[in-house]
Amino acid sequence: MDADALKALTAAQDRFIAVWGQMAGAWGISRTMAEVHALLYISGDGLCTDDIMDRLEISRGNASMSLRALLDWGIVERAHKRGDRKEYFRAEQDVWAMFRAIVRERITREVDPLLASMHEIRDMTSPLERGRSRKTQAEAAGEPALTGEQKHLVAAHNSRLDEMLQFFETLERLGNQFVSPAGRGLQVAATLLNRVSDVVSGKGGER
Amino acid sequence: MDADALKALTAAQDRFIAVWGQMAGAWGISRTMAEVHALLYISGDGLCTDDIMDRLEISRGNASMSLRALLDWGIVERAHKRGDRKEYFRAEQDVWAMFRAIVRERITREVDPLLASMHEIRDMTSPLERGRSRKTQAEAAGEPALTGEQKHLVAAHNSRLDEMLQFFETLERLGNQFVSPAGRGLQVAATLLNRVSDVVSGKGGER
DNA sequence: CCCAATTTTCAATCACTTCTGAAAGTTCGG
DNA sequence: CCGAACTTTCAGAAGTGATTGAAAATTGGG
Repeated sequence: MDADALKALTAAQDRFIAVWGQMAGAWGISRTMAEVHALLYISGDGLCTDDIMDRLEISRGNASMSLRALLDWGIVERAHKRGDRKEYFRAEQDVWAMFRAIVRERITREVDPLLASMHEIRDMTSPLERGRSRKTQAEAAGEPALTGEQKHLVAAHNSRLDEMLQFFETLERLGNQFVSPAGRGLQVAATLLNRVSDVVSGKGGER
Repeated sequence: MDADALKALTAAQDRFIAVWGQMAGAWGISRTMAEVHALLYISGDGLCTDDIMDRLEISRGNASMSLRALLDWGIVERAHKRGDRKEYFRAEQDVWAMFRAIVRERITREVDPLLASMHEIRDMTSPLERGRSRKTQAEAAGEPALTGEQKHLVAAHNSRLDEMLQFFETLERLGNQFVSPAGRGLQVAATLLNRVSDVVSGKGGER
């Protein structure tokens, strides 16, 4: 029956929007922004600001802000309909492309600045590395600048920072690999990994 | 000079704590919790609640809560010192082990529930798939339940859900692979990838 | 070039999360 | 068992970030 089918479809969309909204925190955007994206994704076609306001019961300002942010993230694009002055918006429909965009943004917004800061911090203790500070000429006379204990402290601190630095550099490289045009390779690899696991584990599920 | 070296070390620790605190949002924990973790990590050895309160200038309650949460995440452990009744806390020192723990937690907290919900949502429109709802006996008489247009709508909705479902299933499998004891393989692979990039690009940096 | 439709901005408000500190609870040596 | 040392809890305070709505800016048609 028509009405029932439509109702079921709308209900499913609403649940999807709600679930997606809860995930918002997980990748660092606001709940509303995630809901707007969910609505656009699950609708499939272009919606205008008023459609979104009405469906999600949010203010015009909020809708506008969220849409702009989604455009910035590159997972929603403007789509005009001819004969209509309004702007319509459409979500990226390829899930992998969408996540590539998200990873790209998060690398630039989070990992890059973090790495920069970490390098700065690492440099703060580099001068101490050789066992003495070079601050004063007086010390150059030969008096040991740091005790053995202190040297050890500094060395341990630096190696902890280095380990972490290396981790994030690996992470960034991996991320860029995934994001790059060549990154589709990773998608294929991941999908394959999926298949292989299926075969190995007997196709059904765990174990 | 002793005092200078100590001051530089402490300053570096403070900056590290601040930077780490800013990252808190990125993986869904509170700023203080991240700072406590940063302090424990960068200190290297065990600290007691009062050490943490004093250094970070937070209340006893806050310190207690944050420590408990970090214990739950499995990236900080209790460490007693003999002859002392106080509890000391030490952060996981292996960066890869630490991130494995974080990924493990985030999969159970975020991806698993998400997948469960998505399957439920998918099931909401499955009955419509064959082109008619089975709700009423009357319809079984032969009258077409859905128009072609509606069938197409439902089909499109379902295939969008399926695509996303498949993505998250791949993601979860990848995550579990990383987290599992065998997951060290991935660590090695990633590190190797790092090396290879270095060699290919001429060891220094970009390009 | 002007007007009306539409979008964007932003200060005030609201909702939610985190933090505090004192009180209650727990644990251990004696 | 008692009491001191230490930890946890929790109700309210403080702080942070999201949301509104109306005013300002922009845009395109006539």
